[in-house]
Amino acid sequence: MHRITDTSWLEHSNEVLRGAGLRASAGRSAVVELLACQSCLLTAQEIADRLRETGSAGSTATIYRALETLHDLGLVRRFDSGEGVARYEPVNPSGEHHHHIVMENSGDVVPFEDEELERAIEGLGERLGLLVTSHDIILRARPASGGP
Amino acid sequence: MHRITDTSWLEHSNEVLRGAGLRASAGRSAVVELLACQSCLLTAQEIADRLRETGSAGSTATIYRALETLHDLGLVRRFDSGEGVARYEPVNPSGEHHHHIVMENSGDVVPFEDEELERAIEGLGERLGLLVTSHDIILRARPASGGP
DNA sequence: GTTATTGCAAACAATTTGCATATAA
DNA sequence: TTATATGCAAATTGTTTGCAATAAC
Repeated sequence: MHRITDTSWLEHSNEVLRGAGLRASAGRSAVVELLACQSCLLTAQEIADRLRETGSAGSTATIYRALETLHDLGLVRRFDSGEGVARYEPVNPSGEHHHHIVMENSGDVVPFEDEELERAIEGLGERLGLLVTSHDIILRARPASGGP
Repeated sequence: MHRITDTSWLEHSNEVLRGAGLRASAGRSAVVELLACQSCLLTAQEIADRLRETGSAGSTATIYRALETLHDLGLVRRFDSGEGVARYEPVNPSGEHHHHIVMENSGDVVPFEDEELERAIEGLGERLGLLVTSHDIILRARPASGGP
């Protein structure tokens, strides 16, 4: 099993940010560092809370601005699960990615990977004559009845 | 190629609504009738606009309430594409469904179906030991370079 | 008549923006 | 020094709600 995110994301992101002429400022760096240790979805609110815990808080405006910048640069994925809150997660520079299952009983969001699914999507792009640049898959599920 | 939605949705929905003890009131009926002729995604705002055109407008509150009811009854799918607006579409009672491709150049949303993808998801549920109750797939794509 | 439904306007929550100030380069 | 970043507070946007009036059954 591979790790979903690793330290390379942090370096990669810093490089991309610098390359875009942006500065290593306190507010944005705090967001970047937090995301680097986080493989799966976080809301802006959750990010604010965690940063407050470590005293590296920024204003909500700063957090939203940082996330927008990171998203524009392709460094984070934005994900709307349908409850009116956006969630963010780092984009692994290796291209490896995962998708999400929303557990209906608990509301938990758990990541998963599936080769067959990825292959199906690749084939689909060819069939439709389109260049598929990205994809999101959201499953809603519950523990199988009679399961463990 | 099969039609994605057909008149049976209208009848089915009316039946389900009646069965739930709800009335055939003007506002909700207008929303239901509009959705019945619409196979793919509409925002609440778009629904309001179209209803205004035909004079069958309701207040936005009524439209949202109707959509919420329909969603609770499993008659519509709600779909958050990540721009902060929810989109809705009828759920075909036959169980047949489609997914969406957001065209990056135009912003258009086009529906597609793919058997292999559906099979991959089915297999995935089994592999994970979960009962997958629903799934959404969103592709972002652009016309293939050198394409038709 | 009873109960669901509506409209209005106010309430909300998440996110965005203007602008003066602070800060990295 | 100079452009980028920040904080604050006000503004927006999409959606929800309370409540009195209205319409289905």
